[in-house]
Amino acid sequence: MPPRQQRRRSYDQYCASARALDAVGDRWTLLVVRELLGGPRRYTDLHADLPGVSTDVLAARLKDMEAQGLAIRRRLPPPGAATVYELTPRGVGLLPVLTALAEWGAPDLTERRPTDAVRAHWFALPLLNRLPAPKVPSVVEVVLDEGVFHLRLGGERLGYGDGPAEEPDVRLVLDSDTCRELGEGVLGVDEAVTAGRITLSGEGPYAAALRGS
Amino acid sequence: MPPRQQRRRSYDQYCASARALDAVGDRWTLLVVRELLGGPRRYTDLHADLPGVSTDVLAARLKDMEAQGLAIRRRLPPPGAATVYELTPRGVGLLPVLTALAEWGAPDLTERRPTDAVRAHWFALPLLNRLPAPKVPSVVEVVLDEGVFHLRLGGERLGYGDGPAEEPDVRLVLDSDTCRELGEGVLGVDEAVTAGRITLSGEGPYAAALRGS
DNA sequence: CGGCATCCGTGACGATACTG
DNA sequence: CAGTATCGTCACGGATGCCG
Repeated sequence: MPPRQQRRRSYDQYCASARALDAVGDRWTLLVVRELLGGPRRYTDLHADLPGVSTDVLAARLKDMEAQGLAIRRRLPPPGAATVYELTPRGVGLLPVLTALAEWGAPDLTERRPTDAVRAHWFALPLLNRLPAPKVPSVVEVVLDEGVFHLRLGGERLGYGDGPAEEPDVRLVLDSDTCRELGEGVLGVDEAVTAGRITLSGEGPYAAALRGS
Repeated sequence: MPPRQQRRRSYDQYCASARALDAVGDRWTLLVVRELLGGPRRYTDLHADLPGVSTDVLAARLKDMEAQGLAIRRRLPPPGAATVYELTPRGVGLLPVLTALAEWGAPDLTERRPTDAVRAHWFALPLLNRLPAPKVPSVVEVVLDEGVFHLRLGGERLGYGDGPAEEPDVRLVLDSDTCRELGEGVLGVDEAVTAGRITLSGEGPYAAALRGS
């Protein structure tokens, strides 16, 4: 039979929000975007950090996102030849959508269910709009028990990445509960530092700003 | 058989965005929120403004939203006794999510497909972050060929409503294409006024601000 | 008449197995 | 490693019927 390219189900509404949901409203799509916002990823790593998604659905979503110009498939040069998926600028433009979702969903994190999976970089999104803006672009490395991630603040490449930063201006060592309260906005960085819930290291101006105010 | 309350499918991730998508990630849910952001609505009106949704899915979504504290079912006092659905503060908190989605999806509106349904108040969301903030809370009534809606700007009850406003400070008469360009941000209000693409009426300070700048 | 519940066909989803 | 193949289940869309 011909591989009849079944037209994706659309809301068929002349409305900006409906158009956006046509593109990213499918199950798992925005969570794939959340993963790729942390940098290029291989298929297997995506599958590992999205527990519950089946292999065929993940493949289908990546294909859809590629067809819509949200992500590209790129083959890394040897050595370490592997294919990675990376967001296009259009895909990166979804960052405000995910931060808005994260801000709204943050109160639901008070309940931590035993079935919940956890990854360190999932804490990055709520922090992006809660940390004070630095005067110069700064990189913050965040160390949790669950892993390490980093934030890029104040520059034009606002965003986050999985794993340690190359040259962090500030390093924060804290537990995930403190990190959650920071992301929820019920706790300030300075409060957490003076309360001894954050071990802050770094000598630059942004480190001083986080300590001071 | 027992009415085994099937547990809603969850991502089971300790992540704020995933929690938000657990609540509002189902098909149609955010579009129901978009409708209710315009004010309380009856079931039949919701069904009419969400072409394509089946009756049982709409009923199920409303039930879910009620169970999750996003909306309430309220019976209007006679005369005109009818049951309406209305967002709770928690539900209204989704406004930033929908504006972010609308802003991202606005470029896709350049293509107007013949199968697309249109409602006037669907143009409200992109306008909310594009119109300049007034110095005092102001109400803008927008008149399109497709219908009328109004915007509440500058106050604490930022939002929009379907139908005409009670006491608008400004009235804008324009066509939907101009409205789309305003929402996309490629056209300013003052430009559109001087180009004769908007008929602006109103004598208050915000009307002057829209004309002037 | 508004507010659903029921039935049915189709497609999307989730789990597992398997392959280049 | 990076998917494809297969299959059972469930959610969705459309139509119709019920009931206050």
